[in-house]
Amino acid sequence: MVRITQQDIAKVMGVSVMTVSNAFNRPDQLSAELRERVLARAAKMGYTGPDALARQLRSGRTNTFAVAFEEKLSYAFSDPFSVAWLAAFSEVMEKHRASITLLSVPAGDADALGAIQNAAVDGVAGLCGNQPAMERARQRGLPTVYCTLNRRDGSHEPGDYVVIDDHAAGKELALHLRRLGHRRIFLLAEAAYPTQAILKEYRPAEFETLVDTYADYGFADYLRLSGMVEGLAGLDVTIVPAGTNSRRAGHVAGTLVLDRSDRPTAVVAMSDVMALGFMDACRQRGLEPGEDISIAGFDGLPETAEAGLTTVRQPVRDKGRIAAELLLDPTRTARRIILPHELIVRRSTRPV
Amino acid sequence: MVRITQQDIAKVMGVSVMTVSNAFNRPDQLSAELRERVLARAAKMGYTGPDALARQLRSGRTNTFAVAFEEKLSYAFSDPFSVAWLAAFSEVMEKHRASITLLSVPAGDADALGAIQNAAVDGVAGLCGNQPAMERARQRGLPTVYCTLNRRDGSHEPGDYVVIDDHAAGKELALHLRRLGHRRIFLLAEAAYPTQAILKEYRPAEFETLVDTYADYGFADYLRLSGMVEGLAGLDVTIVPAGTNSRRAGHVAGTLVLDRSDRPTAVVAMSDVMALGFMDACRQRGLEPGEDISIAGFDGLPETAEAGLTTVRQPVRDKGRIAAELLLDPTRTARRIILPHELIVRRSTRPV
DNA sequence: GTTGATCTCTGTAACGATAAAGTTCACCAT
DNA sequence: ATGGTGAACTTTATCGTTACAGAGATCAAC
Repeated sequence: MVRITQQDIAKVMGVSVMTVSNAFNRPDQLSAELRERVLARAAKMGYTGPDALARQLRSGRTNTFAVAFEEKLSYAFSDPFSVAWLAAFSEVMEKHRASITLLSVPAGDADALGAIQNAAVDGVAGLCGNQPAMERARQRGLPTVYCTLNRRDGSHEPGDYVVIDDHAAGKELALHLRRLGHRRIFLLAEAAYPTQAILKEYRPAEFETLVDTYADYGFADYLRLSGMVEGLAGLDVTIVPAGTNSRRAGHVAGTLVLDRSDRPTAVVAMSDVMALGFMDACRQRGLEPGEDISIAGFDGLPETAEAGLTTVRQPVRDKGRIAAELLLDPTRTARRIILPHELIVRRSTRPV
Repeated sequence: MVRITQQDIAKVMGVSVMTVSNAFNRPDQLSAELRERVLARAAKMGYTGPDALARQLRSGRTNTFAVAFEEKLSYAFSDPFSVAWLAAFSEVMEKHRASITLLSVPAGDADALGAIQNAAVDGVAGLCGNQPAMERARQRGLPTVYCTLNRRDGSHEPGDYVVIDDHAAGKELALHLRRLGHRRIFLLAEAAYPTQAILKEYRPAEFETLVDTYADYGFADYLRLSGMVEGLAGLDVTIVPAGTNSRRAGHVAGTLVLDRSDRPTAVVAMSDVMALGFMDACRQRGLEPGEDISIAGFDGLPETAEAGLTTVRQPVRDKGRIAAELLLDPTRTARRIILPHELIVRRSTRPV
């Protein structure tokens, strides 16, 4: 297949390449009559317009932005939180006629960093903050925005961000349960690991060990979790790494937590999705969330309202929208943003 | 901000640019010792690797594939059918280390075709077949695959495809209702229109008028619908363009259809999503789907099982997977594929 | 009639990289 | 001594476009 270029058209018409280029991009640079002729001839020759790659190389801009995920892309489409974020992000991008490239950069897969290296984009947004991917993008000189902070010490990465104060939010939720009189509490952590879930249990004192153990496989929400641990200090707390963030993982965790004799009086999941899965497991056993056991989630998904799940609402859509705006507008001054969160108490958490 | 190039490194080290390039891409072309030195120097100078754009221009390949949607991108993430397709598509792409660019090319928005023109991709997949976008991509010489055919006459577009026989499937579903004894039937069509839904009603004889009226705004599933009309020939059939494909649209349609005195005995929606919305409206009125009115959908989403909705299952994931495979492997021979569908009868459709 | 401004169009040089062919030169067999 | 071989680099020529700096031509103004 032969490719037609501006040069071909120029040669055939006996004009300069520049004239052809101008016919497409800068109508004021040549007479209307010639422009018409060039366009007509181009169309006849099967030329559909300037090549995207060449133009991009020349201008240095692609008008495309990458979204980096730590998980498989199919996860990005199945997790409600992720979907809501993407929808808001894409709406802004769409309005600016910019396009979106999805990149999957699994934690620990150094090879996948090549995807970041080879992405022809003007900037990178990440739902997660501590990705080596973000770091790589920054090294390339690309603007970055991340939407969740996962550094253990709570200090921020370089680059822009739109986050909530996860530590404070986690603590708030914890204090709510404490006030309700709960003394034996399970925390379901999101932790991706290669093998099937063993659901080993950890004590708050082992927090650091836990984090170290799972760090390589992707351990989300340190801050959220550490906030909770802090808020529940002195109580009988058990942390369970429950697998990848999903309804299924919550359900599995429910299976193991609910059938034990020393069942906790309250369970907090690091995400609504897991909490909902846990509630499924409750109902399967004829246990009523709120009455027989208190359950709380995190994120504030719309479906938690119907389910009556206590949760912390975070402004997902704002996160997505602002992330896009930051990438599109490099001149904007406020670039490191902490959004408000809100504890929403519903019927799934009650006094012991 | 200064950009470091291979040339800079070459100059500083006193070697040729080619050597630097080879250090990154073809280790066998230079001594290990020199390669080490080049890479070390490059790292020290803050060079993170060959520029994606330049490489792509030279090689002519981007290893990125576009997915074109007729709707806003946020729709792509919210519609379950679309999400399932995307998940399957992305899994294959991911496995081949290819990335995905999402393009929104609303019907009628000629301006948006620029997105297709300017996309730096190696191929384009579309969930919908009659998009001018696909045509434009083909003009550019890009391989295309579409996953739904919407031509009125059922003839295929140029380019590859992975579809089901929508006409036959629609007819099959229609015959099912006919066998159950339904004589007064409403069909809910997916039709995007700019203004708020009026829900004007059309008779089968007006089918062509209907299609013409909505063609500019995006009218999906001609074939599915025409198959149904054919299967219900001679009965009391009414077609209602119910708005964009969504649960909400189905609900609105339910509101208008259910409250009339001459309520139909059966309703078929062009998609499960709309059918589910319609069922919501039924339950709101204390009507039990299957008992008080029969309802059928189309697509075979997992959630229809729980809802007991009669539907036609189409292999969404296969569509996505094969579309990706076709784009990735140009040598594959079977490139115009019609997948099987399956009528699934559930409790939402019963004899009159 | 000179100056200058305006309008059209052209030539050249990047943008940053790589494919392909060319150049050394050491090494080895004949 | 001759020629062949391979390793290790370098040169040259693009990839398709656009920025930039002119070059003629035309026309108005003084």
